[in-house]
Amino acid sequence: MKPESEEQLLFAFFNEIGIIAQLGRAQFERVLPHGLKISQFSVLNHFVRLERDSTPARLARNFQVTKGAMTNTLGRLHALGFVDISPDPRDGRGKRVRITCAGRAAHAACVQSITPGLTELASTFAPEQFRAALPLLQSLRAYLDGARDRFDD
Amino acid sequence: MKPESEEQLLFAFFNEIGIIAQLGRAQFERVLPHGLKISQFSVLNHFVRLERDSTPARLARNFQVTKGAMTNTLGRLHALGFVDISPDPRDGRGKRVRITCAGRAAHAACVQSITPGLTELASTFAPEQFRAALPLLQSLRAYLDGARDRFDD
DNA sequence: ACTATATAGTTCGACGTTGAACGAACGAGA
DNA sequence: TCTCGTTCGTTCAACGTCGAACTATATAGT
Repeated sequence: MKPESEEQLLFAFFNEIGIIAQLGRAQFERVLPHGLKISQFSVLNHFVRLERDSTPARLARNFQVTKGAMTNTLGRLHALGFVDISPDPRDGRGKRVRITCAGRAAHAACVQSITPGLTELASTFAPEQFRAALPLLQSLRAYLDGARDRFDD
Repeated sequence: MKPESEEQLLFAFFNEIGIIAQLGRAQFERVLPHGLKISQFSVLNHFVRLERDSTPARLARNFQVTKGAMTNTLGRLHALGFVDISPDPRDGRGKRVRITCAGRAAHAACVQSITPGLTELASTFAPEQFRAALPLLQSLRAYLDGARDRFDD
């Protein structure tokens, strides 16, 4: 079942991308604690990887999501006590967002819960395959993103 | 090698997959005529590629969406006059779905509208890259799909 | 100082999807 | 024939996201 034309190849490629995104998301969220969604875990993960606070607008840009979606995500994380939100003392419009201790604990629990699936994945597929495919995905993402400035993250 | 970087590798991989799916979907739907969504175009595309009618349940399995989602998709396509839905004479529960002439025309218009973006993509990235990455994506999809039977499509 | 433009964050309605519940109809077995 | 389990298609609430409108604040140009 090899695609004949380039158009079919590209269509098949994006088709797989879309379905993998959907299935992967569902599988992730099935095991995440606290009913967390990927978008929410991603924000926690962001804070744990880069040890610094951020702002809703900057996070929205980081995750390529509208500001409205980030308002929603941060609101839920805040309701769970996983992030701390305070007005920016230097910018009357802005807010500062930072992770809490409970947020770190939740992130650790998330990592615990997704590790089995990830290791099974890594034992089923040679990780080199993922590593080999990653550059294409990254440049494709950058291309689709319209060559937008992306110096933060 | 190190388990920690493997985890990060997999996470980065799925992260790119998710964002590409989101950006690609948005880019597709921005140019599709009739306000069609990818899910709807996919159904039209399915009918044009395979010259035969189908049923809502079978389509839902083909595209790995719930039956409820397919009810919605087919309802919109039917409202636009792009598919024809009739009760299955041999199965009192089922329905037969088939594409209409207007549906074929709409599909052709869709192809016309997305071709420029696809050719630009094919000129920016070597198609061999996509071809090389496709097997991993396909087997990954099959893996995430839980080794479900998939003999139709 | 004034104006114009840009940015921060929120809110709202619309949309597609999920997951679950449901009634209807099929199919196999006793 | 009657039952049991399965499948078909629909409906519904919940959820996340988008896009657009909106207020408030910042910033640059004149």
